[in-house]
Order: sequence, then structure tokens, then C-alpha cells
Amino acid sequence: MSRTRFDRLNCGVARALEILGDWWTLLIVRDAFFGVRRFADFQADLGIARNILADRLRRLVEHGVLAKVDVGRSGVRHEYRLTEKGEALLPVLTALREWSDEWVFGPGAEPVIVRDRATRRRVPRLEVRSDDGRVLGRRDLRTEPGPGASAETRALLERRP
Amino acid sequence: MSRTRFDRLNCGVARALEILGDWWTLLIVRDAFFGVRRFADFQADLGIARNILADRLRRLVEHGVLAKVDVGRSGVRHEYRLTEKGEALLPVLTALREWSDEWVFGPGAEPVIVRDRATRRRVPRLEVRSDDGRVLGRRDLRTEPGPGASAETRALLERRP
DNA sequence: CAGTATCCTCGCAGATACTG
DNA sequence: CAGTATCTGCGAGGATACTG
Repeated sequence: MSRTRFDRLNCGVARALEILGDWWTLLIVRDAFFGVRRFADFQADLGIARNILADRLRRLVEHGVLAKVDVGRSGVRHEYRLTEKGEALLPVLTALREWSDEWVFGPGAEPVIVRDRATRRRVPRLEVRSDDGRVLGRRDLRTEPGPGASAETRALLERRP
Repeated sequence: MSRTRFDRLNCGVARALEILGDWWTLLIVRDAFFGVRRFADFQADLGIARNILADRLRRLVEHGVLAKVDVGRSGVRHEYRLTEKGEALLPVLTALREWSDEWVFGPGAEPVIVRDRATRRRVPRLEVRSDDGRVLGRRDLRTEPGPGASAETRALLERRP
């Protein structure tokens, strides 16, 4: 059988993964954050096959993460630019990079450092926090059905104390 | 040719994706955060094939995200529990869920609401912030080579102003 | 219950040639 | 330059049967 699709699942993580969850997509988005905009530049930087790249870019445009903009004369050049929806992925990429910096590369071996342009200081770690500033872990959180919860989601959450 | 592997790439996002970037892995981790611990429970909840689930669990244990714990008598029951490294993925899952809640489901249609157990209040959005509390977007950030940067990473970052 | 062993099918991906 | 078309194949993923 073919791959199970997640786009009907009543779960935010699943839906996001249906769009972003394959091997290449988030790397393409990362490149977009770094300022890459042209087909050839994505291709050269990632070493991805041209047809795969074309497919991923098309999907990202369909989902509104990137916008394909005609630039220059006669539509022979295009650029792929992050939309607002795309830029909203910054916390996702940041969280992945920070996790990897700490747990895969190890502290002190990060390939990239990110600073606030204004203050020149390193950006504080991305953490789940409460109103009053406490850092929250899994056990500090309580999940409950939201307005968009399906019956299954509701049942699932109630089974789990 | 087979898939390009990312585990030699000098990039945090790529390394993280080499571990987490397939279709199922982050959903398994999400379930673990929800409190799922048993093979059969993962299988029933996700509808994933048993051999694929076994493979993913093994990989997650190898990478230290989950720990396989013998429980009960004579090693006939096991549980998979999040390690510290695994729990450190909370921001990643949170970022994905929040992005999806806002941009895929739309505001007011979130399947799940997350509250701070202590205050009962909803958890503030995960945002990249500066020391002084400003919310930072892509253009507010400056990336530079870190201590673990390879020559390629260094060159890449310098090409991009 | 928690897997392993097999088999099978597509989808993902790479390589290359071609086109407006 | 920015793709499309075509070929090819590995392997991810699904289904099922079996086992300690």
C-alpha cells in the first residue's frame, strides 16, 4: 500500500508533518530563511535532484509557505520568497537547530550562532514558558480538547490523565 | 540511487532531520509526550505497520531519544520512555503544533489546547525573542559561524549578507 | 504482548537529456 | 535559467503470518 496520509488527522503535529515532514522540505525552507531564492541556488546548495526540488517548491507554493514571484523581464526568472506563513516557521527551525546544537553536536560545537542584530547578543534559547516566566516541561502541561477537536481527539485526551 | 543522508552535513537542522525527518518519527515522539509507552498502544493509536514501528522505536532508542525499560516480570513487557534528550524535543513539537494551529487549522479551530497545570492559563506562544523581550523575525537575526563550523559552513555564511 | 520474518508495492529520489 | 520528461531503483512502508 502507499504511504499513510496525515492530512485528515485531527492533530496539529500531524497536519504540519503532512506538509513539512519529508526529508527535504524543511531544508529547503531553511535555505529560504538564509536568503536563497532561486531554483539554481537551492539546487546547488542542497545537491538535491532537479525534479525533486521542482516538486517540493511546487508543494510549498501550493501550501502558501513560499510565493513564486516573477522577477525581471518576461517571466524568465522567478524567485521563491517566504510568505508570512513561511516566516512563521522560524520557531520550528530554531527549535530543531537548538535541539541539535545541544544534543547532537554537543555544547560548544554548534556550526551556527544566531544573534539579535540590534543588540548583537545571542538569542535566548527557545523554551516553553508560562506567563510568569517559568520554563515548563512536559509534566507541567495539561492538554485538553480545543474548539476543533474531533470525537476521537476528545476520547484520546480523556483516556490520558 | 538511494536517499541522500544528512548525518555528515554541518548543519543543526540537517542533523536533526536525519534523526527525526521521516514521516512517522515525530508522531511517535508526540505520542510519547502524550504518555504512550507500550508498543501495542503506539501501534493502535497511530495505525502504523508493526515492522515500521519496531524500526522507528529501535532508531529512537539508538539515538537516545527513548529508553527501553523492562517492566514487570521476566522481560516480557517493555516500555518506551522519553529520555532527557527526548523531553528536550518539547519546543520542536510545540512549534509545529502552534504553526499548524494558526496556519493550517486556523485560529479558533485548534484540536488541542495546552495549559500550564499550575496556573491553568494557556501557555504563551513559542516565539524567538531577544533578551529584552522583543519578538524577533528573520530579518532581526544575524547568523555567524560557530565553534563547530566547517569551512563550507563558513563560506556559505559569508556569501550571505 | 511485543515483536520478527516475509512478501509486495509504490513513492521518493537520483541521474540525465531535453526545452522555452 | 528554470524547469519538464523519462528512466531507473532503492527502500520506506503496508499487510500478514508467525513466535517466545
